[in-house]
Amino acid sequence: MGRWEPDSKGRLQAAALELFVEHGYEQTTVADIAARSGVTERTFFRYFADKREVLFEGTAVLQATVVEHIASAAMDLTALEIVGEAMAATGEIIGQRREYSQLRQTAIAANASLQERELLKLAALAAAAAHALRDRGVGEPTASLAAEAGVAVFKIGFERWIADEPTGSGEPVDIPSSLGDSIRSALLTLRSIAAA
Amino acid sequence: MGRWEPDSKGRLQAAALELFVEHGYEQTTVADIAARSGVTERTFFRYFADKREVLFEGTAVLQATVVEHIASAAMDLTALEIVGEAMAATGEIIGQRREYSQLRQTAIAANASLQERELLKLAALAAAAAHALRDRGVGEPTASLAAEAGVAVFKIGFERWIADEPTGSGEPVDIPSSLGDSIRSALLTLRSIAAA
DNA sequence: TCATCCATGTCAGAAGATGACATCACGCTA
DNA sequence: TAGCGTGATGTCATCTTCTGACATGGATGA
Repeated sequence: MGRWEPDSKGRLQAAALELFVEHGYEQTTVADIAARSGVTERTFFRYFADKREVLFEGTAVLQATVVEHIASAAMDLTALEIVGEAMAATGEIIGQRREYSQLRQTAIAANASLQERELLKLAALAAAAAHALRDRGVGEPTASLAAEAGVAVFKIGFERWIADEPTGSGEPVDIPSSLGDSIRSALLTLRSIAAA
Repeated sequence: MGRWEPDSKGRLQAAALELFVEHGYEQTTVADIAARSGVTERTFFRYFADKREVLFEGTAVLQATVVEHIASAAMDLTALEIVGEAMAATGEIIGQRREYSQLRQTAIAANASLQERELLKLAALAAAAAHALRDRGVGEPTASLAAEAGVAVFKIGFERWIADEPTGSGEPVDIPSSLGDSIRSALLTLRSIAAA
């Protein structure tokens, strides 16, 4: 057995989410998170640049997935179709962990500074998507606008998917639509709005 | 003469922008800003909830203007047309202070935590726009999507307007397009993207 | 003239964040 | 198997942001 318990980072992430949901983000100190994880405060800040970042580990993977989908999309699609489908396809992956997504989103929704961080990550996602489009030869401002629209569609699709089926007791009456489908539906709505 | 120099708040805002541009946001402490303004640190935090907020006083007015435009728009327009024109009209106002806008944007572009705050303000703007649309009878998700699209168009239009004419010396060769027109142009591009 | 108001100052302290240095199990190599 | 380097973690000190409690003293109006 090692000198310390393994996976400090994972324990910190789990403890943070629990505490944020239980007591709220501001009421939870980094010392609390560290204590529950059996490490010191200093160790927390070695793994995460700041207190918020502990909830945003996954966004790098998400962004990479979106970029890959854009890079490998069929050539006969429009910029918006490419980004929209990349978002939807990525949504299929995230959508597999509905419960976790919901807990995390609850914590974020309850605190403005977590929302700020989330918005920054989404802005980075939009920038990366725009870059990936440009690499395919899409010009500006088309690339940036399509990327922003894609992120908007992701946001709305995600919101509605989370709100869809409350975590309450009782049997699910309907199978909730997948996150990917929710995003695709938002894309269709956006296109009809713009077409009118 | 009063006991103190008048307009502490204004002095703090001016000093903060100067110092952020001169030395950067992180290198500037609240104590620095307060000292240059001839007040104490504590006074800074009486006027501004946190260090970032000193750059975001104007966004409340901006939001109110957008909401008014949406509320008073003609009845025969689509949701996207309404939001787009509200953004463009508001842009005409902001566009009057190009130099200030540029300095402020320079400071924000150089620091992630200022970008976070800006994104939060834009998200609030989107939420307010969506609310104003709903008050006109626009349903969901149309209202939210049109609002997000409107903010995207504002962002891109603003970016391109700022980048348009560098602040260099020499005579301006072309009259730079107005911010409002830049936003209208972004809206047209978005619609053509979505239509394809 | 006096009361009271209010912008600002003073002081103390919690929490977030960071640099410098210490510790010590583990595994490699001689 | 003795010794050595490595890397994850601990310890300590310090700075900055932000907040609460209370003090001060010109301005204002009864």
